Amino acid sequence: MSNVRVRFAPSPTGAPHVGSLRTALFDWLWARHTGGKFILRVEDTDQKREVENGLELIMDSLRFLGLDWDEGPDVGGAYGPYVQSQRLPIYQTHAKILLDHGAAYPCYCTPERLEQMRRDQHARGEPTRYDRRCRDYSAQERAAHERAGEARVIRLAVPREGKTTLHDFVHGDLTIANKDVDDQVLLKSDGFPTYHLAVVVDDHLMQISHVMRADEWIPSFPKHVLLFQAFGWDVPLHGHVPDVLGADKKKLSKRHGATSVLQYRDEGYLPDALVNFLARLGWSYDDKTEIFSRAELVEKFSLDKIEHAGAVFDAAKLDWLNGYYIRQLSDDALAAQVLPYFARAFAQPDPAILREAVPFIKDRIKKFSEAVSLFDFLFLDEVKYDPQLLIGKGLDAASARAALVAAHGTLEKFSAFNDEEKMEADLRAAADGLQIKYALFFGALRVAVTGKTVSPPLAPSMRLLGREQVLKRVARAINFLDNR
RNA sequence: GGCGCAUUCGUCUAGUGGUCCAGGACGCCGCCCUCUCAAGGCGGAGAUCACGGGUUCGAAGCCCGUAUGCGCCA
Repeated sequence: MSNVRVRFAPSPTGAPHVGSLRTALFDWLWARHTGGKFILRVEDTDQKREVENGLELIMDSLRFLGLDWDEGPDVGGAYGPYVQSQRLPIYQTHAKILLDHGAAYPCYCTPERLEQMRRDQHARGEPTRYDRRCRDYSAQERAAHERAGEARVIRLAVPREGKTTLHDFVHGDLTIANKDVDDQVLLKSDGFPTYHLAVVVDDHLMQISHVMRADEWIPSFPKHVLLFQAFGWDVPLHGHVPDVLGADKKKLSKRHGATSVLQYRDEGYLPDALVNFLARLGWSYDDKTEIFSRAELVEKFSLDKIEHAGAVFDAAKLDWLNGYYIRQLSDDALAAQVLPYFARAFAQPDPAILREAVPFIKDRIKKFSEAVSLFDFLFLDEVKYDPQLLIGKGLDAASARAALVAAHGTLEKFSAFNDEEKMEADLRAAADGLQIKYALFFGALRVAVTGKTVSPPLAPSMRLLGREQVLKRVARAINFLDNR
């Protein structure tokens, strides 16, 4: 039995993006690798940024990726509640403890004064931070403010001297001078904690053993370390994992296109592919392995192989990986995955035909949504195309017409289109007869039947489309050439 | 502006003082296969290991600077 307890603690501010889910994945992998617990906690103390269905979006994303949690808002657990807004009294009592120990102090400064203070500091070219005016009040002065009923916040009394060090399991020792740390607000005037108080209290109370979070939190670690120490608690192990970046090397954001995992789900990416890809962003196992099953990741994941530097999200590589995973799918599974996309695009796509078509799209798509355009001609009554496409490079209108006429004549002789091999052989013979290269012959036929210059192999495509439709379309193509 | 983190092919990365004039993968290019497109096979280009100094018989890996990028606080 392992004592490892890791948590994923997002704010419900929208569909979580791939960067934070990559961190969640590392958390989950570590928990599963060690036989520990993976905990979901909702950090909703900043109500302004909250989104209505935020929690649902988070849980949907985790479920889609297959990152199951052992404790959380929905499943409960021994350390609940797992929603910070339901833990307000806990933070308030803990703020009181800090007050009593002199590790924190009440501050009565008004927003207006703080604003003015910042402006002045800025004008003088000084770093902008709280000037600690309320920190050294005497008991009487404090009492006077209290009597006046002034709104107050609780601030952390950061030591004026010295420095704070955190041993980080990805970066090594991190150190920041205390003089560069602000007297951070811990409890707001409305009784809500800030992030800093809430994380520390919750991570301790929930007995979190490893804290993994994004690099961008490094500057605030001294506040957290100081808080753990002020409470007399052990500091959990910390690891700041590098950011996921856009192609411009900036932190991934909406500007970079699809960033939420749910978008990737909707476009037709497989959870295993996404998990494999995300795991390799900022983590590696050796010098050659790229493909990892979920079980292999759980088995092989280790903290010491986490990268130090940010990693660019390479959509092309994700596409390759997803294509690889699609190719591993059974035909039945692929058909089931792809059906919804066809159902959305066409009135009544025949699942039986789709099931037959699936082997021919497997090697050709990188995501499920792409399947539709490959086989749309099967579910369309008529295909639209520029008749000019019927005349391939190296053909003229007359020879293209001759090819189509020959193809029509050849195909007409088949009473049913179930013998692909014979159809293909006869068509080749027809091309030979005209002394037209196969590529050009089939090219003209392809456009006539599918409306495209690129399609799955023709013989099976025609078998699936059926005799009537094929002959109709070839005849129509001939007609186009006659009337151009 | 202050503070911090980072820096190996375009991208993800291997590498923990000699076996590295740096390996793999995606992408790119070429060839093969081929009715198109893919998939698959084979091959290729692509990194003076950010730069400059040290330390050492020897440095991508250690030390010191510098630069650049990014992040946090405003």
